[in-house]
Amino acid sequence: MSGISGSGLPELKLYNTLTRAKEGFVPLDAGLVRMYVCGPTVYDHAHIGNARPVIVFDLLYRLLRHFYGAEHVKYVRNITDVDDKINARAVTEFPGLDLNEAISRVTAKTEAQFHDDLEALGVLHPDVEPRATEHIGQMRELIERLVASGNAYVAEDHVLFSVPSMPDYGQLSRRPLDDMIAGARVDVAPYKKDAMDFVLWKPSKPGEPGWSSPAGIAVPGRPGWHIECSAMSWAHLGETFDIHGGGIDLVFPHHENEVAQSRCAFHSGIMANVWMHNGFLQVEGEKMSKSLGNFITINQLLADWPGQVLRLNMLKSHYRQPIDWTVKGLEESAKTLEQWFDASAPDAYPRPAPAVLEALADDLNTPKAIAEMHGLKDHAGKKALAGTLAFLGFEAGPLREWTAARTPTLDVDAATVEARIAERIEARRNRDWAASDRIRDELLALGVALKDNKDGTTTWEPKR
RNA sequence: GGCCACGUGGCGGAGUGGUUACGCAGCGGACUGCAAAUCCGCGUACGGGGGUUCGAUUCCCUCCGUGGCCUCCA
Repeated sequence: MSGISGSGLPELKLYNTLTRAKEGFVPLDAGLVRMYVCGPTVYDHAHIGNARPVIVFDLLYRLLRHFYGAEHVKYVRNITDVDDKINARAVTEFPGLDLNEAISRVTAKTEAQFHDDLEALGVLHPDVEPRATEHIGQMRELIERLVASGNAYVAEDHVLFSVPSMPDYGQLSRRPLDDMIAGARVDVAPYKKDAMDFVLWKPSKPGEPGWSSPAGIAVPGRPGWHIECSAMSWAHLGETFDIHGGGIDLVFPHHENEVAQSRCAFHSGIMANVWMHNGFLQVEGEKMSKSLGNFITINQLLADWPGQVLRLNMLKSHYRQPIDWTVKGLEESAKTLEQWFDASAPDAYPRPAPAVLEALADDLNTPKAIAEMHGLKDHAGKKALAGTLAFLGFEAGPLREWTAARTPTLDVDAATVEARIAERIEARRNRDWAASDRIRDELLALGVALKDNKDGTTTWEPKR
């Protein structure tokens, strides 16, 4: 195919939100491809919508490792463990405790749950999983730089980013400043010089988590929402890096503001070369929301489905497309996985099928990749199918266990079934079809499905 | 209101300026005493209306519908 380069690998193309175009991927340094993805704010169980970026960028991570070598890729996915929502949660969940103690319990518990969820989903651990609270020093440093360069100012113990100080603010979300100011519908805090200015640092109330403040502010404070990602990506990937990912909802304001902070702090024209955003998820045709009662956590789904099935179900749609999360879709995904595992043959040297790699290299075209996998079910493709399943993070074990557990327990023991099968074989030998069919029907009523094989034997399995 | 996506056969879901992926379901056939399982085959779709073009599902305009963002939601 024309897409295959001299290395034997297809050209990797990724859609870049910054340019609104699919582009050939060229790393800043092929010796170390660097990717940052916005991880969760740990205040509550992750919901199925949170699982989408984690799975999508896990796939990209696997692909990058395949292309550049595992030791030449650095993937950073953060944990945001300082946030107003965490504080609010801590108060309601542990009302008797000291706030800071309550907060650490909330974050520790939520983070552990998140990790359990991801393991079930077959998601690889990123190379670094930094926490916001461990990077307060870098946040202060960034803020000091922004104040020094005139991109930020102090007001009433807050530090605010001055949006008008950055002439080309808004490139990522393509929102000209004029439009935003005209459409602003938010209450503007009185200490803001401009309605669009956003908080880099804010004072802590008594009892709240607080750190010594930058920019000469006397009272303790805590970071605003966006600064933590600028600090953590800087600390672990440098001033500029290759790929920055997250959900489409983060384009504005979160990523736009990250770009503003990092570019102004480093006097740089670019923060990350490629910005990738996954589409939203709906549940049974409706927007997922707590008020509609269709808010589903990963944890809840894992009670009924193996993580493997959730993973495939997520990848059935292209990552930039909206996805409608349905039980019907999950059933179909489970069936597909079972077919694949049934058809695959272990290989001593597992590797993904070239056609699958080519599909994935084209901006992670997972539906195309899945179609290619269906074509591997015949004899010639069985080993490639096994290699592809492994590459994509699918394991047979959990699915098999789930299938077995899902099969209703039978009221009859194997010996009885075998005896009745023997009885039926005898009846068939005598061409007594009435007796044969009666035995088959009786066993079926007990949940036992018979199969008459070509070689004359009869085998059975629990009815699905 | 502003900005931005999306709308493909019964369902899910790619893709393409002209030879119409793939899966599920359905139907037909093979196999079977009959079934089941399996295998083989079949279904000619691109929201409405204009336009560009020899030709549009694919490009442009418009309308309708769904969804997202517009300061802390992936």
